[in-house]
Amino acid sequence: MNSIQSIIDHADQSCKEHGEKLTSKRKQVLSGLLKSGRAMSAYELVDYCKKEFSENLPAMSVYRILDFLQQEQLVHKLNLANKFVACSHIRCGHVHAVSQFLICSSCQKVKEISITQEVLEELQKNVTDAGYHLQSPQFEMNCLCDACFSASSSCN
Amino acid sequence: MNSIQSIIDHADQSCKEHGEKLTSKRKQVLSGLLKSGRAMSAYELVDYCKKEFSENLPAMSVYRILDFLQQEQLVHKLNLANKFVACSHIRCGHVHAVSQFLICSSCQKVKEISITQEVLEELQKNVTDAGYHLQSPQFEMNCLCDACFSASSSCN
DNA sequence: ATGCCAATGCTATATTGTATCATCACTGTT
DNA sequence: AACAGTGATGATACAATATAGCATTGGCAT
Repeated sequence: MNSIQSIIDHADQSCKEHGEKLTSKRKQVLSGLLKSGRAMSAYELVDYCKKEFSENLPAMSVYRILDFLQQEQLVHKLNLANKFVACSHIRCGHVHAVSQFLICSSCQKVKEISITQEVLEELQKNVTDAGYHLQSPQFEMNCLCDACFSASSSCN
Repeated sequence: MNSIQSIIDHADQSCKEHGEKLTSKRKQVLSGLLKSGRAMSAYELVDYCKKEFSENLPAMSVYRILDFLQQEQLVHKLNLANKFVACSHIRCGHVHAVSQFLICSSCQKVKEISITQEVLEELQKNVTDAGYHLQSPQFEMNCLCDACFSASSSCN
């Protein structure tokens, strides 16, 4: 059983525990994100499903499926890029901490890391002091991955 | 001289120091953001300029003007909302630290606060450890402002 | 079989953003 | 004042992202 299948099985299980279903189309979308390991737009996922599964999903359905996957915390939306990415923690018990996303501006590769408790508390304190109430903490940073960084600096 | 005019004068001065010009249309756009104190979309700014100055700015121009204002660090783009907001530090010498934006999901009011050195270093360390290179640190958090928070919690 | 309800399909449309080329307006020079 | 050069703006078309609203399907419990 390959690694992506195993992740999808975990996701399936996790949905069942919430009384939800990971339908075959939802699995197709999720697998697209998992296979690419990158951030993808909804329309890229439409194309992926067409090529890979000969499945003509309308964009509307993909958006709905992405909404569902986000609810289930299997997918995150990256607002920096208006793209979507599979959660990195589907397998590891899937306790969902606050995430810090490092997005390569060049190749769209995404790394999801967890923020430390101290940093989170500090940030949260800033929010409270400013008279605001945190809703959904998630941090996104425009970066370059090592590969793209090397590539770009060697060409300058 | 009202406060917004004084901010615009600062901005004007700051542009001159960079050998750039804050033209009247650029001032109109900036003043829209300053007056509202909220995050506004490019198209909202088109409408604003039409109503306030009978100026029929094409959207394309507003985007160009916003690009310019971002270069001059007079305006920030909020990717969480795909909207734009005036920088809070135009007057105070305008040294530009890393900003943490608190965006009210309900009324779009924005508060821009500076991140502490410790938090920044910690976040930056995470990035380096993950093998990435930070490009443009800017943090945005979906929040509710006190007013909207009270309003929503009292209605539930 | 039937009826329910979640999931999906379909169509239209809104919103955000960019490409391209034309025109305007200010500046300095003659 | 005429002129050219350059940055700013206009105009048009279009791409990309996202949502609204209503129709249809399909699995499941009774």
